[in-house]
Amino acid sequence: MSLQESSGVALWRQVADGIERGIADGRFAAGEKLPGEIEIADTYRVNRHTVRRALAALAERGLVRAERGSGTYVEAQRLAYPLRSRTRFSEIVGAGGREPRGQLIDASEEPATRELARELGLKTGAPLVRIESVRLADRTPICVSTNWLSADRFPGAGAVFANVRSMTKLLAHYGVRDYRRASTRVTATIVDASDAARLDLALGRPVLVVDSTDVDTDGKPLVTKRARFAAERVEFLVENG
Amino acid sequence: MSLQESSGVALWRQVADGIERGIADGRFAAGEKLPGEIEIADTYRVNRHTVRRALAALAERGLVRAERGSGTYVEAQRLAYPLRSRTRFSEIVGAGGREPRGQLIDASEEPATRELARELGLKTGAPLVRIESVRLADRTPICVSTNWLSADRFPGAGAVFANVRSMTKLLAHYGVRDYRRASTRVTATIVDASDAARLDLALGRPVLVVDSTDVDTDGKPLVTKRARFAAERVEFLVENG
DNA sequence: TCAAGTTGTCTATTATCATAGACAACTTGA
DNA sequence: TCAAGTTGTCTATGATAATAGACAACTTGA
Repeated sequence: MSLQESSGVALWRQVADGIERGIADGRFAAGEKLPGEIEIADTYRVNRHTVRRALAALAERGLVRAERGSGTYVEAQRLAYPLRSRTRFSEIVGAGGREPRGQLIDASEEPATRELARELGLKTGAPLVRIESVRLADRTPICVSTNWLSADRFPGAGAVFANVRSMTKLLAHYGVRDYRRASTRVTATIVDASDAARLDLALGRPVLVVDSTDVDTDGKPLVTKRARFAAERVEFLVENG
Repeated sequence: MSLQESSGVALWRQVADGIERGIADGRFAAGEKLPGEIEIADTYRVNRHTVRRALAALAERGLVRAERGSGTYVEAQRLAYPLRSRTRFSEIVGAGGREPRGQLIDASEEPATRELARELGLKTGAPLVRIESVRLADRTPICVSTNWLSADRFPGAGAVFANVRSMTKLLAHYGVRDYRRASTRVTATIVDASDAARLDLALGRPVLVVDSTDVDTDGKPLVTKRARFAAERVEFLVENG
């Protein structure tokens, strides 16, 4: 590690570039703990404060994340999440070489609000099953999702989901062989307390809010949902043209 | 010209890099005058002193040369000077698209020292012709050279050189159809006052000192010489392998 | 000879860079 | 529960970077 002084490039920048190179070429794997600040300072022969400046620059760009008392970690690469008409969480995560998981948080029945009824083609007040779930890639929570289905069409959906842990499999259980995404709206907001806990996300961090409705091959609404994605863990890919 | 502040790269460095790019891609031709410091400061939107810092860095590396009261000029590219067994100044300079010139400074007779005699295969004290010459590419002095030849074998060499201004032609005048470089030694030192004047070189600047002996096709020594090259105007290319 | 334009040098001020040390706050594993 | 190790924060000091203005020294062309 030979740094050049008075070359017009600040030492902290040279250190930051060095660490970034290490991340890029895999010497520091995603999720892995970096050497301690003192050790980095040692190897580059600079002051610990200079290393902190370098790490702060990398953290600003989301490449690393410091955890007080524990260490500084290489941020997992963002999950590339294509927004297509055929959107399957398990397929997207699996395509990235990671293991998809789903988990039931809560299931209950409630009457349809006017908006939910319109989305699902039902009457206001019609009985709905509400399923709250969290979805993970490997061990990292990606999003929490609130799903509404007709309780008449999908009786006992909550219990089924608890077993199959996948919306695709749940629908298949009720004879739905294929479905597609009918509409998608994306906004963003600050995470609320309960989602923060479920996503293992710090308070004040942004989440991407995706409202969508899936329909069967005849265009008949099956499920409408609101998913909240940890913004720092995904990037949505929108097909252009 | 958009420079980034607090990016860890000093402004003067960004300006210097920009100018160097301009030289590299030909926007500023060799020998050409750069825009004035105030104008450069204007286009990069920095202080004139910052520009001066950038130009100083470039001058340090020999890329530009400032002339007080006149301007700052792009230094002529260094002359690529291959060190081969067949070394002809005029051919090397001509290959670079520049016009070679030679000029006699002084010619005199003197007895051979022990070292000169050994190099030329003569006895110590044998009469030698000493020819001092300067060689230029276009109007730029490249090197001054002191040449020693046997006065017996090459009588009146000084007068001949004054006319032909080329060692190759001088030897041809005495019936030498071909010759080659037998040995070459390269060292470096600081220019002395008389060479500085002849090379139009500032005092304290380095010169490359090349000691060499040319021999005819039979290996018989013809001329031994010590040439001093303005280090900032040439780069020697050594054939490897 | 002179005016305009150029580089060189000086002083001064403010912000950033880099180092140094001390201690707080926190996590981890024994 | 505790010790060791980690990141976070504070103060302090000197060097470098960048800005600003003024004027000297010099070149060039009219």
